[in-house]
Amino acid sequence: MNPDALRGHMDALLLSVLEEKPLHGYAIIEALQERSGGALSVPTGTVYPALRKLERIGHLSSEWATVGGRKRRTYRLTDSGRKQLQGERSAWREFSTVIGSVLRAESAAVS
Amino acid sequence: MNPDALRGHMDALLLSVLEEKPLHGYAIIEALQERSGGALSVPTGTVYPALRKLERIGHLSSEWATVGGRKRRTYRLTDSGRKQLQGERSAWREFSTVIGSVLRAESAAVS
DNA sequence: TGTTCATACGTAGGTAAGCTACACGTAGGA
DNA sequence: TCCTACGTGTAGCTTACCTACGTATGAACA
Repeated sequence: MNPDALRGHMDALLLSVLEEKPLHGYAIIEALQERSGGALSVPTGTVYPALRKLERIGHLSSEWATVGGRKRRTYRLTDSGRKQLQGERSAWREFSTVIGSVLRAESAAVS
Repeated sequence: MNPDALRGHMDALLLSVLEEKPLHGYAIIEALQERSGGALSVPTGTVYPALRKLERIGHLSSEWATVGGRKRRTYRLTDSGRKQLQGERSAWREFSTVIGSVLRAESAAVS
């Protein structure tokens, strides 16, 4: 997977895995990997700054917890984040439709 | 359309509109706009450098022509470009499947 | 004891693709 | 004359993501 392709879709992915339940950063990375069937290996240097940005703009909230002697910062969606996720989803639908229509235009003309 | 979302997909779009027939830069921009139903307004500062890059790496060839007193540089796909387009198409399919599966994971669990 | 791995968070700095804003020029209509 | 459409092109900026690193705990194992 060309990493550049993820540009502009990272927020949607993060919000999406947090929709079901709150998760900490490391678990988010694992969830992305699992949901994508192993295709998405998002490095920590991408995820942690992105989560902080989403918190800063109000789409996520976080709290520290200690589990098994390890400290975790658990993120959860805010109401604003849920709205944002809806927007991201419709933006993705539009985006994939547009790109798909351009890429398939030729084969469509042939068929 | 968030411009960042196009990252990593520009080459695929350009190769795709050139698949049917050779076009010059300005016509490529119009073709993208038309095929996308008006959603894609790619600026010249994106298209011209990208076309030159694709020519430099051998996926396109170009020649100058004068039409109605105006000079145009017309680009056409090379064999290498056609192969690249196939690769870009399958990469797009994989990418959109992966992102789609992550974004729809929640609603899939619900249904 | 120490070494290694999984877990867990974080940042400084680099990369690169696309965009902004411009320059240059022709043709044609108001 | 001015404006718009047509047409190509570049210098420099932005910025989202990545690389490479630092820090730390716990568990397994030799």
